[in-house]
Amino acid sequence: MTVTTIERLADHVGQTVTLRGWLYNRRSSKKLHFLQLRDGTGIVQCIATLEHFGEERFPEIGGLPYESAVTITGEVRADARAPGGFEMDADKVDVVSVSEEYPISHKEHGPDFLLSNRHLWLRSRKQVALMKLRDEVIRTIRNFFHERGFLNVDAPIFTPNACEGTTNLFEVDYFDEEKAYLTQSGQLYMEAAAMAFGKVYCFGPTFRAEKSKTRRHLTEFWMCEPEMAYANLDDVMDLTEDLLQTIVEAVLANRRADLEILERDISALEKIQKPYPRITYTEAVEKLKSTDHKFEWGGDFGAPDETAISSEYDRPVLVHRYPQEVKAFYMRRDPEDDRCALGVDVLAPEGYGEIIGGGERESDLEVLRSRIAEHKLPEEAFKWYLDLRRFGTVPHGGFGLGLERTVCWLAGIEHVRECIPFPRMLHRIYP
RNA sequence: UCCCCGGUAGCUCAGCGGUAGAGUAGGUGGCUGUUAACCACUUGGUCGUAGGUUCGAAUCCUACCCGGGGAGCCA
Repeated sequence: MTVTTIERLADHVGQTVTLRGWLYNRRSSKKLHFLQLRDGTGIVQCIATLEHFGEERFPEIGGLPYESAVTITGEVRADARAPGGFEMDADKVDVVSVSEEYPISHKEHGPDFLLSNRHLWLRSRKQVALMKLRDEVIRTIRNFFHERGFLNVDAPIFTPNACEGTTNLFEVDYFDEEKAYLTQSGQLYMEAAAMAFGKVYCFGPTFRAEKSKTRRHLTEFWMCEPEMAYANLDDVMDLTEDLLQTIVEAVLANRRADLEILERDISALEKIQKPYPRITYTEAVEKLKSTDHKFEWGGDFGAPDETAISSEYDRPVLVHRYPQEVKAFYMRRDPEDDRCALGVDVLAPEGYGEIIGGGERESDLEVLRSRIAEHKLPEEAFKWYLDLRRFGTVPHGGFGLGLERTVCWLAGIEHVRECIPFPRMLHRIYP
């Protein structure tokens, strides 16, 4: 017997095949059961009749609890009445396991309940669609960099002495009397790798012990960080634009059905075309001031500021040349305005805020040393990093893209916690 | 750390001083193809915890715990 999956049913019309999955929903009348089977690739309705199964088996089938594991064999039929266009006339229903009463219904639930049942919540239609979207984004990112000659060079998860303070870092014991920290960013390592391979990227989990309880924060999230040797800020901005455009197009081309399940406003994504607007921080501040927004030059943007700026555009906006005080020590100063750093943040449309942060790095040894001193950082910890400026230093830059925030925006959902299979958040580490 | 909102049936919520409710899930029966199916009946509760006010508290007060949203923070 041919075993297949629900997404491939179109290839089997008129044939008898076996599907293996779980009972998603069922409805019954006197002589018919409508069994909705899900298998991770889709949902299909299977028809079981009293006539075929008989007085004994028919009620058993109709009494199966939701999420019972079943394999169903039958003939595939195209049927306009069925959602998805195909149905199966069940010939055999084999019960692999009878589920206990399933806690998650097709009605609404609260976030606490759903998060505590994340291991089961993942089976729900929207969550399946969201994980497929995430997968699409990840694969597109990897292909994007591969096709452009970037080498995937991953950064370590354990890192030594904290760069600046330890309040935002997760500390772990590292053998005897030594502390290690979970990485916040692979960037410094990518700078080393870029000097070895030219163009590189890392893609992995990062950890931040920030006590943030907002829809944009996770304590563990995935970040993709490309880094390029012989690159300036404009090269970095071009790359962010190309990457985001490629992702948007891939999602529209390959995940339209999932976007529809997520009830995403697809037209908003279709409007996104290069070039994206590029404005300086200073211009952004002027825009804020021209509304009734209170903002002074020199501060970093908060979430409401980012929303105000991005709401003027129907595509991502690149904000560049921030005050150097709000940016990291390794950011190169703007040669034309010493107050500014050559950094860029990309703000997603529709109020989703920052999804990319990056810029051109300081490549001069002495300038970098004085920055480290200004920031009161221990030079000892950066000895290896400073070596990169001793041995063949070149202009270089890159950025970090937050995966969950990007998926959140593309999917048009409320909270990043749904964009990662098992979210880690403040005071929540189960399941 | 701060501000706002909430905690009542497995789940989602109503009730806001006078005997604990609905929808849904579960159970039983019915139904000519249903689409979050529908119809009838039905099981199910230390009203977050501990004190207090009151003749009487799910309801008012205090403290604590837990959750949600936001601020700060997010090189």
